[in-house]
Amino acid sequence: MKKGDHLFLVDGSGFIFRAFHALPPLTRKSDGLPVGAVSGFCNMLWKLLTDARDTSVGVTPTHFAVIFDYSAKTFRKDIYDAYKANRQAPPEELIPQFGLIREATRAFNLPCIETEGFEADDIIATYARQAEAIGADVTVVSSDKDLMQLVTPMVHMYDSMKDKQIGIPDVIEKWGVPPEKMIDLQALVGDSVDNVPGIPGIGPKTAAQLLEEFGDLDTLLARAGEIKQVKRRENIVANADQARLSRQLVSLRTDVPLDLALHALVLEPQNGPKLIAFLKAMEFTTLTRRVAAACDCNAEEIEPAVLKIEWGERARGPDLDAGVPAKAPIDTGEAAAEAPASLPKAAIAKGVGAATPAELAQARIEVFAKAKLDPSCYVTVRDVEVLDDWIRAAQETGLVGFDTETTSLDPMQAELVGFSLAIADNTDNPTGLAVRAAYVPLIHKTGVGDLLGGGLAENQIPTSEALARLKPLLEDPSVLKVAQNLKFDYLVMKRHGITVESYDDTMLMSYVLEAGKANHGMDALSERWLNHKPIAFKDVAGSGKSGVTFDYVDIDKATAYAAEDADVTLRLWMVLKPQLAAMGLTTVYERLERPLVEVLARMEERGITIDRQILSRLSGELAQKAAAFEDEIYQLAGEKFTIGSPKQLGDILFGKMGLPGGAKTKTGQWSTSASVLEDLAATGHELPRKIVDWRQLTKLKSTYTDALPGYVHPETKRVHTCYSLASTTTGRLSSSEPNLQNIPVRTAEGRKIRTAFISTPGHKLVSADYSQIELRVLAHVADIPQLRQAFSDGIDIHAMTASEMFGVPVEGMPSEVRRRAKAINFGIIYGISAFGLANQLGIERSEAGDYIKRYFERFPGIRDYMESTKSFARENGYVETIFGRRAHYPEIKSSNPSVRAFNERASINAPIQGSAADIIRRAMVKMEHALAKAGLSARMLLQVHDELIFEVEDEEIERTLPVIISTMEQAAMPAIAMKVPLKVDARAAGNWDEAH
DNA sequence: CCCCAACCGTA
DNA sequence: GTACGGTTGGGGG
Repeated sequence: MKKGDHLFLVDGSGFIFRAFHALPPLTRKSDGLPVGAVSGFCNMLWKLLTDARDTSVGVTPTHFAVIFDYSAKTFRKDIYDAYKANRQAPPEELIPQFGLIREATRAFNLPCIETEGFEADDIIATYARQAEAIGADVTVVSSDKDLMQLVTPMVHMYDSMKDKQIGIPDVIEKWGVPPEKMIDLQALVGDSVDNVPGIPGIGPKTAAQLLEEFGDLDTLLARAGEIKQVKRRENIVANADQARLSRQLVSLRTDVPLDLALHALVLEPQNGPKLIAFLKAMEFTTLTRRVAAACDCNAEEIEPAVLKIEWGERARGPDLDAGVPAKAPIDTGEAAAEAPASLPKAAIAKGVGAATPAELAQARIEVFAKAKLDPSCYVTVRDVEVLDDWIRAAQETGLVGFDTETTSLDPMQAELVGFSLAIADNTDNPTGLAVRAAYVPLIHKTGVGDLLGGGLAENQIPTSEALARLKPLLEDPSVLKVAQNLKFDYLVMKRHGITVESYDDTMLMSYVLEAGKANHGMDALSERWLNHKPIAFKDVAGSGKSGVTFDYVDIDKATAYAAEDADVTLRLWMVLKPQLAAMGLTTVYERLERPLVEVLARMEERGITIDRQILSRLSGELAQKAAAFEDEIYQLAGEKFTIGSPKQLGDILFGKMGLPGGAKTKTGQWSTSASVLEDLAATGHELPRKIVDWRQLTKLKSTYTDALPGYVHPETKRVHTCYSLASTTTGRLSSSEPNLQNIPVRTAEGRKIRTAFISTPGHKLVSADYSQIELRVLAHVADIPQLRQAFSDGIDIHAMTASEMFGVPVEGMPSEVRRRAKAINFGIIYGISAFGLANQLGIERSEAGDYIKRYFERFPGIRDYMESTKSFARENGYVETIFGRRAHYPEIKSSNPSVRAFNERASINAPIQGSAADIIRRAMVKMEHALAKAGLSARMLLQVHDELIFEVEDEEIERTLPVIISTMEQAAMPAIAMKVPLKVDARAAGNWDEAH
């Protein structure tokens, strides 16, 4: 083990206890063996591992062990005979399960650890301290208070049931004392379960208060006479020895002799067949299926393991006997799962046998690049009977390509014109591959361009009837719907009362596989993977002035176009899906992409209310102010001109008036950017300042106050933005029509626009934003001790940076010093260059270079991170977020130095920006469930990169804020245990400006 | 009618 | 220095 590794220590006994009590008491397998606890244990372990392991980045976890209690006889019994004396023997049906659970642990390919004479907690403590000393991070999977004394900046606990990480602040919040005082607190309070005496009459609150006052237990006992409360004083004086004994009992030993050294706990890859063999023997069908899917194993080909433990055979649990774990080897069934030596390509493409995922993916690529599309398999469906045939076929296959045709690209406005279905009859046979597709026209019109036209074309199924047939198919969880950019179709169908369930989205699959490398539009994907150029929309519906909406397209032409789209989508799915598995990107797709489809669809559907009166008043004010500036500008320029034309403005400023030009644009024009004009203004010229101010006013007016009201939906009266899931390289979302991710906030004038975003009556808007999330991610990925410490302590991070760099104390620091450090911190995230930093700070490039040098001297880990990221990008052509999302930079090796440098900066930025994006994506996916579970009705409306905006009923606000905050702060767990805490601030108000 | 450059709003 | 989307002006078809 080395610095930066991450050790997971699972409190196995705690897991058993929870699994046993969380599940129906008497779950038995067919021969009567009780296995409820084993089942719960396996499910919990599987969840923990799949959440944590598949991230492929190696941040979390590198080492893993499950720790068990060995027996009731421990050193504590020698110290205090009554220790755990009132503990009852475990329930009878739990007894045979102890051994099975150890078997389960080994089937999961994990070390299973217990040591005679010690409790699991002592072993955990010993490993944790050893790992910490090396500089590795530790996550103790348990919520037991007895383990909280172990928490440090390097050691966290994780409550897997509540999906919550426990760090120093959480311990303080729960117990009122920091982790290092937990021992003293427990010594005072005692523990009735373990029969630790403590001091009578002292509970957690009193104990925390006393420790706060006296510092520690010894001081308290020595100065007990000073305590004012008589009864309390007497109790403490009388029971001082008992408290000291209790302290001995609750102190965890960190010197347990260990059979397995730390390095032996390294996390091995999952052995699918071995685990499946065990699970089949236990008859856990659901989990078997899940594991088989995740490991790409065919469970049917794996024989159940032969268990050597049967009901009654092992009559004593570890608390009663010597705790000898069952040694019986498990028949892993590995032989059965081995792939045949070689398979013909065709057979592999069929998915026959156990070809590797990579082979399957490659075979699919080759097959589909050659397979021709066959338009003769496309039909128009004009009656219900035929539609029913198609739906039945889809139900039988369990897989259907789906696409809607509408009158608009805006899903909130779009009218459903028709839909298409594609069915693959012979999916996996490359020679007999056959996809057929149907277009179901619903409201196509006749007589394009005809004054009398617009009547419904004949022989179309009425929309309501067709949708009544379609609904059960789309809502059937056992039929996978495959679409391209499903969010659109999902919303269109939702507006017709249909909620699509079980789906895949080929656009998102492509995005996960090739973000930064390719365009994820259907036409491009089709050309890339199918060697087929689909019919262009404009060849069917025209474009521009001669363009028509799809309902005016001739039904035959519409069928050719729409059926092809469904066909292409289904084929793309067959090509892309296996690639996800082959590249190890299934988890990214399934956790960070696919679930967001419906989350975002709901947010878009909800929309947000804007107050048009406020905006129109603002527009008036802005127009007046701008007009005043225009007069002054013409006066100063000596003529009228188009102020908004950079070309004309340049001629005035740098030609006519002869001002010194600054930067040039890439076309060779003098730049008139704000920074150039600011510089000119600083040298005493009046005009440039007025231009800057005029630009600000006209920008606010044209982009916001004038434009936003045009986006108010005629029926909902709200504004419905459209989020794009697949348009950034880093994993961020983007928002458009309107873009609600760039509503002004920096200037007072701009903020007025935010006051127009309001809540509905009886509600408030809640804005919750991550504080410094990108710097925290940087502290995590680059593992910088000072940054981690500062974030753990809640210190002002820019001031800390300044203090480290310039040796200035944080107290009374000049704001300019802090400003510079802040610019450097941002610069680091952006892949700093001396040029850029100099620009930002308005200093010489050499001085900026000195700052950077000094920064790297103070934080050498940052330089290491940047260098290793660059070389990773050069070697692989992509970089990864902490959750394994990839961002590709194909030009990173460009021979053009500026192109190369740009790609290097972008690849330094992408893991930081992208990890933060992944975190908030996770928060969004978890949020709806978290709110529902708490019985809250808050509705998530908007996302602005590090901020979520909700609409919350007035009476629920107090209860809602903690749920939102906790869900966001814990969003990385359990996949990644962040080395720095995430912090979220949230406020409620009647409008967005005040809530932010 | 379409596209690009310049500029500027956000994180 | 990163990542976006929208508006305007202006050139070319």
